[in-house]
Amino acid sequence: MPEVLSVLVKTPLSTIMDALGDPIRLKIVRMLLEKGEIACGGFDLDLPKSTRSHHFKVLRDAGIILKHEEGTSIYNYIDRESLEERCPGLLEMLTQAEPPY
Amino acid sequence: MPEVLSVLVKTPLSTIMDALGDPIRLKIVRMLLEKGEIACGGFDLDLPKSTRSHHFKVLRDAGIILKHEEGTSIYNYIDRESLEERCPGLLEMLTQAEPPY
DNA sequence: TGCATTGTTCGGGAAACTTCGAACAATGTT
DNA sequence: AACATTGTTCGAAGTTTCCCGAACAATGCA
Repeated sequence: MPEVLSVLVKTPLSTIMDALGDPIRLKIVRMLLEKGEIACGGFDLDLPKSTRSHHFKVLRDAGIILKHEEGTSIYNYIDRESLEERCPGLLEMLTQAEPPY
Repeated sequence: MPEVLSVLVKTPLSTIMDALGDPIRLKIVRMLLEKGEIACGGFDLDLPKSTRSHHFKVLRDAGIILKHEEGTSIYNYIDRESLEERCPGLLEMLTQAEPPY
């Protein structure tokens, strides 16, 4: 393992940016910003559920979304409070960014 | 080539986020934000110049930085104007984000 | 004309990411 | 109990990224 890598490791912020660097995950986040809560399957993404689940996990591990089981359904939603504390202005930036996203 | 990928391709915004998803590039951007212009070699990054050049290219291709040759030196600086237009609030967010970055 | 400096490009090998089907829980429904 | 639904996990394959040394411009200086 090269010594250089020990100098710069993944940080919370770079992890967040990395998670948002994928077009699919970025679309998921934007859908959540628009519609509030969405069940994992409630996306019009033509992807197998294993792929979807993977992307949701990346977003969860980055601290961007949380999930919330209510009865029979599992909803995903954006952890606005935590995000606003760690990256003030990020969510507002995402909603204001120019298309195409 | 899977059909699915034709639905969601890289977008300008996801490209920007992806570029900032690397700890090294994020550090470069933060240094530029603090110090204004910096020559490619003027970073205290313990990396060979080929690696450094690679990261600068990624940042340039994402439209985050520009370079500016002045006499013998080549300076890099952040394209604030263009960034502010495409991602309003991004630079402010980066400066306000909580450490560790 | 050499020589140093600075940055890019190329080629490879290693590591990480993305994607998918299949198998596996967990829950609700009939 | 049998089945459907929803989401996770696993393993494998393909792609991409990252990193580095080496070779290659381009410029300035001795």
